[in-house]
Amino acid sequence: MNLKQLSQKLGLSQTTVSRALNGYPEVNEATRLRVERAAAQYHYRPSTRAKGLATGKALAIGHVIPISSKHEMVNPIFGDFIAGAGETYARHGYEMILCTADDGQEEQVYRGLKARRAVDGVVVHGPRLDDSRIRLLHDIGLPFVVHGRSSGATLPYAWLDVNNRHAFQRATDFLLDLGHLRIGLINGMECMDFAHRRRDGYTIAMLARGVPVDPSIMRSSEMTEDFGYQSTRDMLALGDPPTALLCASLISALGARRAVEEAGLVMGRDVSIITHDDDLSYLKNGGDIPIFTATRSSVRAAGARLAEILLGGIADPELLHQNVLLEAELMVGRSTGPAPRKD
Amino acid sequence: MNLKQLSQKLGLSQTTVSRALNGYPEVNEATRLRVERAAAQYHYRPSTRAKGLATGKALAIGHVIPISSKHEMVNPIFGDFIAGAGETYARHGYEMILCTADDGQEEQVYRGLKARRAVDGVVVHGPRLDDSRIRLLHDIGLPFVVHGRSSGATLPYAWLDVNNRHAFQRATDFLLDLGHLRIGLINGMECMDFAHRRRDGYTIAMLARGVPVDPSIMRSSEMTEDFGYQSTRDMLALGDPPTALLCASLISALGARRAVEEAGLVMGRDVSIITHDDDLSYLKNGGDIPIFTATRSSVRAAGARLAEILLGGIADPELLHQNVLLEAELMVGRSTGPAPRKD
DNA sequence: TCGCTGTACCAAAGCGCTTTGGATTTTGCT
DNA sequence: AGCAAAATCCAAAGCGCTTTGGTACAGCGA
Repeated sequence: MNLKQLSQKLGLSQTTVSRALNGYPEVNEATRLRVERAAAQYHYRPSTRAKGLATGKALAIGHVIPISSKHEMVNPIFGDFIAGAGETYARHGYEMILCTADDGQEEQVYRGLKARRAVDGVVVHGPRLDDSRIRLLHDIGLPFVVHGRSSGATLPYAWLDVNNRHAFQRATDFLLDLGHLRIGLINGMECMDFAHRRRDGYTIAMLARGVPVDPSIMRSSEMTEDFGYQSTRDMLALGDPPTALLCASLISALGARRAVEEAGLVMGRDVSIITHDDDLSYLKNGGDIPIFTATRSSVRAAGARLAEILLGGIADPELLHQNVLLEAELMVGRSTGPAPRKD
Repeated sequence: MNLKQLSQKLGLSQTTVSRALNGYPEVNEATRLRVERAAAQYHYRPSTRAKGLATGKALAIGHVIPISSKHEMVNPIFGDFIAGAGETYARHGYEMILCTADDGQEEQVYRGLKARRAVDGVVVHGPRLDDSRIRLLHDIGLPFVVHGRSSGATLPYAWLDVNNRHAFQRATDFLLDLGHLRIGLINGMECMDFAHRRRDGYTIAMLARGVPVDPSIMRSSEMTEDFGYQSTRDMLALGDPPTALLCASLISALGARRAVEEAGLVMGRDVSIITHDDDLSYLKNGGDIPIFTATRSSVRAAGARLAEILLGGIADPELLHQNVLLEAELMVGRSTGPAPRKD
């Protein structure tokens, strides 16, 4: 069923039917009702492509997921983020379109999206310290919002981020308050902006108390379970092992816990662990009482919020310079306790 | 830059330029080259929307991710699956469009996709034992391929699945061969088809050896870390605890291991664990030697393969009845060993 | 009565592409 | 040279919608 057929069935012009459905004022209320009834009855919905062609809008938002062919990791937060954003898009009549981009092809993908006029805007995932995509998107004129930030950016741009620095600073303070002095950091890859900020927070807190920052207990890589495990095992084998660990992800925290327990130590007593928790649906940090003490911020909520900003910014470009900084909660769980006494 | 502008710049008709770019034979090779050069130079790419309108195809594939508002879990394999499929779509000039669907709205979402002519086909994720989507999609005439199967379906349909029954049968046999008799099952939700089949495989293997199947050591729920932990803890507290566990997911296996270790037992010696491993990029089962003995099947590869089938089936509907059954590998890791002797 | 203002509707153009149905030129052969 | 066939190219229609620029008619005051 298309507009033409529907309007014929109603004995009205396409114009009137179109206007009736799009809420224009110059159509009789009774007529509008009749049209809406018929549309529902025949399951009529305007073709997105035709509508897009006619209006010059794509009615779609693009998400480009970077897939490094080197370390084929797909960001595990992606599903939850999408879930949050998807509902918002649907409510506003937008589609969400996904593209994958290998290393080095990213520019191609964004340019393609623009050239094919496939999207009205994009979400930038996983921003790096100095991310070329910001300049690129700015240059080709594709509206975008960054999930995270890029410290090296010189242009103003819209972003939504968790206050990673503050979160890790608080977490570090929390551990310092408990008397820990040797605090290990199991971070994400430091080319990623969020990881860099988390390290900053950690460093700031340590230095503020005059506690030395020791590179031998700071690791950074992709946040896998195995990385958490290996890093922790290595650090525990040091002459002066950490009594507390700060993990950038619940997944690597699981690995860290494994290494702790394998070493015959008790988490929360011998070794304290604080992790960042993205509140992923498939990786809950325990039930009522969290297993891990954690800095928590829902990625799903971030997705929903970011989608609103992007859609708003497409409707009114003035709004496309918004910056939203979300504070993470510091949830106390069972993985932290006072620093063990030196006997 | 659009077709009209490009053809004017070249002094050719739109027809010729269009044909040149789409590889039609009735255009001079020299002309084609000239056109391709110009297209590249001006970053010309045909508008997906216009092309779709003109050809009557959507040039897009839909993925509907079910998000139950009851248990808000987003399937953790989703990211990897998408990554596999995405590359295939891109290669064939298709977009991937994602929709989220709450419980009970699924039918609406699929109908909407069809009515808006937004996609040429869809991938059905997470099929349940008797999944109404198969009949629905059949009725509304939207081509689809199911990732998994639906045992209750009466209509023929295209699917790609892992041989879950066989995989779990083999895994169970492997444990039985090692002398285990009390084998616990930590399954996914049994309304999901895959979970049902895995239980079948387990049951078949057990009964084939005359080993009784004991419901008290069989759990099923969403495959979270915590569920693996709780289930294992409970089972280990039984009078006659299992000496081996079969987990449906690496995530719940991590929880199972935690419970095992917390109980002061050694995985691979006191309690053996086999898990299914979807080979997720962010959840590697160790390095060269897997941590867990596992039935492994790459979800990402499945995504790529399924996408090929769907695209092929859209081009030629005859092909849309293909069924692909992938066998999982049984990878021996360090989590299994002979059943402990009863002293 | 006439003209004027709304109200309610419509025909047709246009979005950027593909494709149909020619038109024109070149080539191959006698 | 002469002619059919093949090789190239093109104008215009059409995909399903929105939107521009109307028309027709009722109601109103003068």
